[in-house]
Amino acid sequence: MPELPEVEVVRRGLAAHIVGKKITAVRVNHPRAVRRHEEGPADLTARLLDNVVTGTGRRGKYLWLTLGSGDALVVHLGMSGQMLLGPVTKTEHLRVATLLDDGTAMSFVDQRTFGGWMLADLVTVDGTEVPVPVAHVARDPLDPLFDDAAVVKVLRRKHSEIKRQLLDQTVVSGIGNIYADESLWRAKVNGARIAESLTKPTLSAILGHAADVMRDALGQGGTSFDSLYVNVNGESGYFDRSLDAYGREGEPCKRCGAIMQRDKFMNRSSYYCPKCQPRPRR
DNA sequence: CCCCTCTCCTGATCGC
DNA sequence: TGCGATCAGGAGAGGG
Repeated sequence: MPELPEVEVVRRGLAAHIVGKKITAVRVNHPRAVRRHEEGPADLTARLLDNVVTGTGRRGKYLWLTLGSGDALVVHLGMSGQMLLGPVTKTEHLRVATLLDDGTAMSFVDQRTFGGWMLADLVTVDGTEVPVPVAHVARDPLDPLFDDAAVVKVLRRKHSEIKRQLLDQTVVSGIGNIYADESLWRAKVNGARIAESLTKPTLSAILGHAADVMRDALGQGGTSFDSLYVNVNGESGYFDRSLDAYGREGEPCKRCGAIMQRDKFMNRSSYYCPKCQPRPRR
């Protein structure tokens, strides 16, 4: 399940291999993969053709390629999206196929079809150029211009569970269910606590842990559980071997030994230590 | 405005 | 063996 570190791994792979290359062929196999491109598959195909990739960008879980035309090809991996370079052997979930002028195939493979491609204009927001569909997304904790104090200030006004806020991409981006649980475990805070009830140092610590855990994951090539996430070469990450909270229901807390629990909230699983991260009274 | 729930999708897995 | 139910969850639409 691609969150910031996994998306960044993909961006780096693309930056290393396709910048400067021209797109010489495009085929959309599944219209749902380009549903967010309002002008339709034919328009996307036509505008990608003969375009040169000039650079790459990322904010949170959004990734994009800048093109010679001035457009950005915005890619969201959703739950199971992959950007693959090279021959695709399993074509079952091949949604968009392109060819570059050096003969490399660049493919978008996505089993659950939550992800997709779209073309968009770039716009400058707060001094940083991002594609229009990304303009509403907050800076992520690995952004050099991430403003910890400003995000803490926002969180201090939220009458809402802290985990919900960590998952809200307009508050802080890049964090998904896995890294939210890891950050909260490191900070010893239960995700059901109300954000505004937490102190500034605690909120700042949670954000700091989010940055740390995502940097750690990035160093190991991202997290993967079921091979749905792979980098541009089709290799899985290794960070799942060092998760402290996510998926550890019934196992001992690595800090205190208490048995880790799983709760349902927001229709999602939350893994936490009942001793280190006690649930708030209702 | 703020907050929350629902919905989209496919495949693995589970219980009967 | 088969089949329906459940689960995984990012993010936007829409409701209260």
